[in-house]
Amino acid sequence: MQLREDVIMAPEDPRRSRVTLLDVARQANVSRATASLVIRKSPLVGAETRQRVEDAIVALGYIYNMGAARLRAERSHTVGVIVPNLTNPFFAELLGGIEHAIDTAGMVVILANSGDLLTRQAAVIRRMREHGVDGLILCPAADTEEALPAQIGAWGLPAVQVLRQVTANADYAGADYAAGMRQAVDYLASLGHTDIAFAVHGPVHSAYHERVEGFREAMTARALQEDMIIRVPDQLGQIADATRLLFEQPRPATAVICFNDVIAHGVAAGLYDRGLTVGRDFSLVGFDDVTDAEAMRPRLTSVSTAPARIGENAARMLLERIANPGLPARRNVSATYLHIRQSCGPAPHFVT
Amino acid sequence: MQLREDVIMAPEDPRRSRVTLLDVARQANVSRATASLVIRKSPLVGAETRQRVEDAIVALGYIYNMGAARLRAERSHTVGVIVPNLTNPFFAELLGGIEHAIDTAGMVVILANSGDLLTRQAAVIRRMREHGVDGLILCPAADTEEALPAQIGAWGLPAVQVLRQVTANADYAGADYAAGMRQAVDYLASLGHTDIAFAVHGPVHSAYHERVEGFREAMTARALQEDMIIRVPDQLGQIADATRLLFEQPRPATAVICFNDVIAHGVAAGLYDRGLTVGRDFSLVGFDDVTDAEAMRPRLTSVSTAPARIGENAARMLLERIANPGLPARRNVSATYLHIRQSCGPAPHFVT
DNA sequence: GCGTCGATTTAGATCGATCTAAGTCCCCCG
DNA sequence: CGGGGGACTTAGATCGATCTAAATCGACGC
Repeated sequence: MQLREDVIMAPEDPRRSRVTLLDVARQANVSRATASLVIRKSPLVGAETRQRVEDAIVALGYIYNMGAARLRAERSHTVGVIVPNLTNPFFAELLGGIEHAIDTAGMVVILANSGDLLTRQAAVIRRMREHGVDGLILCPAADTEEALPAQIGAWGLPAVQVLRQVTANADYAGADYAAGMRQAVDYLASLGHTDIAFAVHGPVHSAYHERVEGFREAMTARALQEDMIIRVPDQLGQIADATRLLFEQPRPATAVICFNDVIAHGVAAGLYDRGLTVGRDFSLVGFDDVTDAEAMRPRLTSVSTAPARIGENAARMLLERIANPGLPARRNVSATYLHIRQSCGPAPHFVT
Repeated sequence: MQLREDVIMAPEDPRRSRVTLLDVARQANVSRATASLVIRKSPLVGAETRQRVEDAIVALGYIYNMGAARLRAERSHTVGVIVPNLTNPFFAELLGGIEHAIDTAGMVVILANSGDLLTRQAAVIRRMREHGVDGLILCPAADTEEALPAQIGAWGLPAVQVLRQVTANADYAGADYAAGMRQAVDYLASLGHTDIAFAVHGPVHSAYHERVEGFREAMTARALQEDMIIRVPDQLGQIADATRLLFEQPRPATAVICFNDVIAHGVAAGLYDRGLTVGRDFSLVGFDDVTDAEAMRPRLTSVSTAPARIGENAARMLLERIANPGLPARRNVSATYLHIRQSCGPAPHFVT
């Protein structure tokens, strides 16, 4: 009788009193503890009892209260993700990969944007701590101190660095940028190019250094001039104008490798503006190989880094670290490959 | 004496016993309740006491425990955001706008991807409820039942629809897609075009219908053939090939309006492949005006919808509804404008 | 000197789950 | 027939904040 009343009352006032585990337990004629075990899929509970509880759950429309569980169990089923910027499609793909892996693990992503600013980064990290995330995937803002990961570790918060690394003493998932640069340089050299520029922009961080170093080493290995490194604007709309810098060099470039596909896109526009045909008059290599590369004309040859895969790797590393905090620091540096399309051609006067 | 020991012990074991409000209270020689009031910036507490507590907070490195607060106070300072897809730069910009507005309100975003699938959408909504989000920003998956927002409302969960609407009985933030189509059609008509196609793809939902209807009405208003609506593939890489459909019509098109900039990008590539010059031989209008539009050559004329702004609007609406659940359903439909660049020219044989 | 009032402060109950440690049963073995 | 063990089940304490209702304390008016 009384139970029947409970059932009727529950949906009556949906705002103030939500259905709780105690309601479920009463409905199923078991204790709160048993109901809790059923929810957590413990093998300890009998088949018939389990069924009764599960029926009660759907009958009452019970919704698990993570907040309460977290308080007691110290696990929030929540992962913080901090990126420096959302509008670059590269980060969107990364985020997609992370979200997918985290979701299939039954957890959710709390997202924050550091804007590549140290103060904002500190603020969002604190906020993540307040929300009790189980772990952190962090693409460190430029100029992040090397000690930050250790600091985070001292707080007992598992974390992995993604795309950029500030220290080798913490987990890291990224791509082998230097090897990617080598692939690009070797390819252009095989087409006879000797005056190869590297167009860069954005903040300076480990991924930046790795690419610059990769470029320098690959160039010197072939006894080529390795200092044609050209800064272009951050805004896509303004990159085209900066293309002229490629020709205002002591020895004008005949090919350019771009720091990312955004720059490649802008430079392609700038070359078009000068009446040059990409792939014939000038060679162009991008970096990242995001989906747009396939739709450019001519199609863009680009070093593929597969950001979605990096995101999944980072998420998996984090989950493993959460499960086993004692692990030594690990690195997951995935290989890049050069996706050759149509944006490169032989150097002028070059005969194979 | 004993207090001193507490202070020393607190940092000793960072994992198991975190610093709690009670520790802060003891350190500041006040009660837990007073410390709580200080944290929540209540005006009830005296200036000198407040200072003591604030000092204790920094001295102990205290971190607020949202989870515990949520349990008692029924507010999680958390907002759920559900998008159908992350890789389209359009959604990335939307997400950026949402994140920014939510962040400045001191709350965080929990992100989920529905993949435009009803079953996944249901699953992620449930997960958001489990996490006790204070509100939901939802871009409904295609074929979402009209009753869903009412359902969510019945659960006591404030929600706003974004970009797509399944009912007028719930908050909605979007853009005036039909007006955008009208602007595009009028512009092309003013250049003398009469055979105007509309290239579409993707799932069918309210934003899709609004654009198709807007196209039809604008065309019939000018006594033009309004049924050249052409479906192209979803994958950017495959759109170029489908461009031939524009010419396999009873009366071949001389201009095309694209459902979004992704299609415009692909169609531009397809026109290039046929040896046609965009803006001279054929006219092209995009929709969304994402950042790439400026970098295409020729620059893409596109209907601007400002997704970041829509995201901010949606976030603001949600915050207002959370603050005041009694409000009637509201709509925020922002105006579009035609960003004219270089991808359109006069129709063949057309003399102004 | 006493009651009242405003300004602060506080004890203790409470939110909804999990965890620990201790029961129940029931069966089977010696 | 007593007891040991396996398979379940459960009472009650607990996590760390907030909220309610009440206490404390001068000061002030009468």
